[in-house]
Amino acid sequence: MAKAQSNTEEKIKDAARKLFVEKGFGNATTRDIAECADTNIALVNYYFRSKENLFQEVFQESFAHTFLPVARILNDDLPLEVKIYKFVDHMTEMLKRDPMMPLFVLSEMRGEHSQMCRIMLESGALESNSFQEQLNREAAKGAIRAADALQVETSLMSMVLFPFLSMNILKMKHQMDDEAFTRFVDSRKKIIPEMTLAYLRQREG
Amino acid sequence: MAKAQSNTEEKIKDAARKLFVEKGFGNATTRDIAECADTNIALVNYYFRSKENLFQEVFQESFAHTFLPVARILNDDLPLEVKIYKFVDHMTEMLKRDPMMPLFVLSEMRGEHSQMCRIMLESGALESNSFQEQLNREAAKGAIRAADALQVETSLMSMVLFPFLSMNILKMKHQMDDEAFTRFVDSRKKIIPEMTLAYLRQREG
DNA sequence: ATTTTAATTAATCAAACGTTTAAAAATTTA
DNA sequence: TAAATTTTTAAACGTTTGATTAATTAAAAT
Repeated sequence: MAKAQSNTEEKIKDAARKLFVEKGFGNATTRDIAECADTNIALVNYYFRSKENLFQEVFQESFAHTFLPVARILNDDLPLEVKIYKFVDHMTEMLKRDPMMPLFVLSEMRGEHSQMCRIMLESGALESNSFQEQLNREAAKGAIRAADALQVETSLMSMVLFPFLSMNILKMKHQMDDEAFTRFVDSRKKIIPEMTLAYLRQREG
Repeated sequence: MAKAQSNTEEKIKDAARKLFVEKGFGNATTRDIAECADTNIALVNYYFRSKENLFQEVFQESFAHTFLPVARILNDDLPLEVKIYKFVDHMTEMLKRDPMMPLFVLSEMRGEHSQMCRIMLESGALESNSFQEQLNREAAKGAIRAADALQVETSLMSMVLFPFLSMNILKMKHQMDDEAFTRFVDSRKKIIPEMTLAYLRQREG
């Protein structure tokens, strides 16, 4: 970090990232962002042509650097059990650092922000289906039942992401502080793989 | 339904429900709602004192009538296996009728809309922990492992709700039309209970 | 029939929004 | 140092927002 490019552009990006994730695109105003970045609104449109443009630059970067690398673990070349534990662990740790990100992404997916969808698809376009192939191999060996990779992926994603999506409700309803919530999601690092593997290893009904 | 109270007030409520869920509170304007209800903006503030007020009335009603009754199934007096299948089935069917509702609820949970949190808590305040007691009884019998009800509830909720939360991404990434998405969530009616029960019936590691 | 109340309309309000301008200050280049 | 370029500032732009007004029509009550 010798570069120390702590210029206004980066400060605006940081403020935008924070406020977009916190309040959503529509509710975070240019004036909010400028004030949070300790500058004025004209500079926001000087460095980025528009609020829309700023949003896309910030999001594309953030998404590509945090979520995608973890999501790709399911296509890594690892033994099934190791892979599932690693996926849940890495995803959980990533989310602990950026807990509001999933809700932000899904929220902005509604309506006219289809360019955001485009970004997500382009990022993950060159995706292989090696996870399905792995499940097929294991099933052929008799190690697990036959299973649809998309269903397994969805279940894993669900169980890891959802507690963060519903964090506010969860903490409020069960009087959790930040520490208790962390304990809750940490203990899921064991439960989620166990649940997934128990299903896969079970004979089909 | 003999009442046929198809007055302006109800038309506004319907329009508001539709637009709030579709675009969120901040992006659905009073003019949108008025136009969609085939009236003018003054009547929106005539029947409801403000947009904020309209939002709360509509949401409280919608939430209490659709989500809560299904969520309470986990505290019904039913055998464990029957209960889990019933919960997943009813929740899925409810969501198929109102697929954007979960994302709407979670989105509005961010930031200053804390009154929404209050509504949710008041609605589910008188909740028993009979599900935990049931799990304890089953564990004492040796039928299942010891399990934290909150973790099981969270996993069930996760796996049912998340596909709807991420519906747009899911459909886009895997080129699903509405029919394919319905097939996808329908087949989860079997997978989710199987996964949950496989975990519960597994000896602890 | 007349009064009173409820419902509806068109027009307008101030505030906040994203964006732009034109001029000043700071920095880089020659 | 002088010229050219980049960065920053304060002020304003035209729209859109939620909300309100005052006048008009419809309905209910007496």
